[in-house]
Amino acid sequence: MFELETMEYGQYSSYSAEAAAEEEAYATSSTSSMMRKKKNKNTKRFSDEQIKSLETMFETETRLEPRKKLQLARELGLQPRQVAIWFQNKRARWKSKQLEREYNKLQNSYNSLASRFESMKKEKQTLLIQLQKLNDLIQKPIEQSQSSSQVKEANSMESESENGGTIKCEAEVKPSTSMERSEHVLDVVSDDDTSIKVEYFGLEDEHGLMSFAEHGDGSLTSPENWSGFESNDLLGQSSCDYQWWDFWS
DNA sequence: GTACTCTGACCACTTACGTCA
DNA sequence: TGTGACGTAAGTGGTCAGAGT
Repeated sequence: MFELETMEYGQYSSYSAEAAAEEEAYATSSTSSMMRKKKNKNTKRFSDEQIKSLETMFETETRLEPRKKLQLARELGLQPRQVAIWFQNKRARWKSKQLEREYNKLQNSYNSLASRFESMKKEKQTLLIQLQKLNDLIQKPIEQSQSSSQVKEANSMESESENGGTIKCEAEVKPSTSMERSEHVLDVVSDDDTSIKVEYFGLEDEHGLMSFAEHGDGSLTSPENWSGFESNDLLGQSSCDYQWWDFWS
């Protein structure tokens, strides 16, 4: 607004000589006692009526045309210069209030964002804990299956050596997929773990959760391993409409 | 057409004073 | 009654745009 107004600096220059002369003449005939030296400012506040008129005029235009300034000065019994100064001060006050309003607005929006950020942080923490629990649950059966398959392997090796055969072990010939391995793992879970299977493993492995969790070194809690993981899909619900990564951009 | 000066309006900052709790 | 905070009229210095030379 004020940037545009700066462009208008010289727009009333055609009035200037006339207005200045009129202003000068008017100044000598009116309240010249108000214009004193700097050290002895005999400042007098304008009356409520004067302020009201000035305010009304300011509402319609923040910059006064010279003719209107003279007219208003006459009406209010003030010097044109006083009217000009009043408008000048008024613009400054208005601008500073405007800045204050904008500052408050920005502060409010910052506060709201900050609180959203905090709640998302908490949600993230909760999800991490849940994920860690899942990881632990998955790790236990894997360890158990590994120990049992080692026993089987040992047995088959023994029989192979006995037969002098060249048959390779199954794992070597056909690497199992993560899903297959998961099913294999599920073969050895206890009855108690079956309920866990329904609750947790009932989810399809579309999102790579099983293979993701297979690392079993706790590294899934590090941010770089989160790229292919969507918390919404894992839990099937989310309390927020926005995406968590919005906060990291 | 260009460079310079003058003038008036404006703004940001400051000062001085009146008012009020 | 004295005083400090606050609001505001007015002063100051710098910038800009338009007019005249």
